[in-house]
Amino acid sequence: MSQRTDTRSRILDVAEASVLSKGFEATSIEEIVAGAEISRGGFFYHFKDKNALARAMLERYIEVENQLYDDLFERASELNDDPLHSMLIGLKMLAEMLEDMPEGHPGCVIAATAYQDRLFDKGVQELNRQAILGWRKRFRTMFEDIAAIYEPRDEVNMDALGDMVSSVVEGGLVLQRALREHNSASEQIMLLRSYLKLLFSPKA
Amino acid sequence: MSQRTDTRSRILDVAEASVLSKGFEATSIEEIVAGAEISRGGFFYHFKDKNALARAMLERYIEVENQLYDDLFERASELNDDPLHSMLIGLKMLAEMLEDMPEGHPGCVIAATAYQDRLFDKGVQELNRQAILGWRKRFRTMFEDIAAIYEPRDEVNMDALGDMVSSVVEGGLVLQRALREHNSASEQIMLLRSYLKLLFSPKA
DNA sequence: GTTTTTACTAGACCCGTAGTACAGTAAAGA
DNA sequence: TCTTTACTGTACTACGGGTCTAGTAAAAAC
Repeated sequence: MSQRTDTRSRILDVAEASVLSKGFEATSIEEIVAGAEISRGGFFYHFKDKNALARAMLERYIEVENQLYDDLFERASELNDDPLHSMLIGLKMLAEMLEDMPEGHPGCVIAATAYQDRLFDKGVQELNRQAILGWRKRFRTMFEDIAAIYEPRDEVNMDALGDMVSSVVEGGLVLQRALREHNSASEQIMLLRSYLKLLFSPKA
Repeated sequence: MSQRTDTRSRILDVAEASVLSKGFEATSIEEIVAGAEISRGGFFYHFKDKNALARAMLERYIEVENQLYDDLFERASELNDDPLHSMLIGLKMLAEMLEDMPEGHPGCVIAATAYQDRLFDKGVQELNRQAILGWRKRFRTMFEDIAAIYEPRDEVNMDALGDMVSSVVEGGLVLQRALREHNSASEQIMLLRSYLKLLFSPKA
């Protein structure tokens, strides 16, 4: 089976790089098979069409991203017992990580598919949706733990606050990409961090 | 000349609607000419290729968006003399405006082109970049006026804070689109508003 | 009032890309 | 040994972008 998995993930690697730099529609199967050093037939053996490729890319990306968040915030909470402080540490680490990726970060896969959604089938769109809802829940829980200790200084919708992490990352990546500056996303995360610091600052 | 302007803007209208719902690459010239009720030749008379169409769409969109910000914050500052309060009023109005657009908001044109930038020529990319830099400057100036009165409660990079408005709008629109919820963008703007309220709150 | 330019229509044609179909094959596994 | 897996390779269809050209009705310029 190592033959299969090798080729399949090689296709995904090549495709992801190309999709991130040019967009999905602009990435031809021709260049994918050239990059992965297989035949056209080989490509269609693994993926019945481009839609199936998109789905597989998204699935893989979401898994990686979830693992990244798991590791990051677990490490952060090992460094500190307080939920607010570990959140702040986690966001700092996330910002630093984004800055260390010179070619940017694959986070944009979500946005890229979001902006071409009529092209993809319902399964792909639903995958995208569920991933973001998962992140909402994850961060909402963390914020609720914080709010149980530090009373928020402003009334906020906790679902929206949970979404804010994804929103800030995606928004930062859009700017980064359009401005061709490599630190916009990390700067925006640092502003989110600043907000949380003020929102959950002790009252006296 | 009304013939020209009519047809040209009709093409842009049809194209924008389709690009926003399917992405640029997925929008065929065929369906544009069908929607605008012209011939293929007529399309290429107005735009030498799809790239020229993209450029014209972006130019038009940026103009509309600038006008919108002008009107919004001018109105807000008429309602209040204090720069912080008029900013907060302006953001509230922006949030409400976004919520009133059932089909979402064309803001995504920026993101859509950002995610397919290798497809477009340098002129289109630069247009995109300059628009965002313009918004950075606009909001940075407004934040500096606020900071001159209310000392910020946290140290922030003023360029990043200026970018934050664009970032929050774009990020919110990505979520909105992916989640198929129509209020994500306005909720994210309300969180930005909450941040600014806390950041510039009087010290005692 | 004639000429020129503008704003198109209509149709033929080339090229690249998605996708299908199918014949063949080398290697691994049952 | 037989079958399945993981491909290669070729040939073909269909569609979309883009070019070219011939023609034309109406407005603008002279």
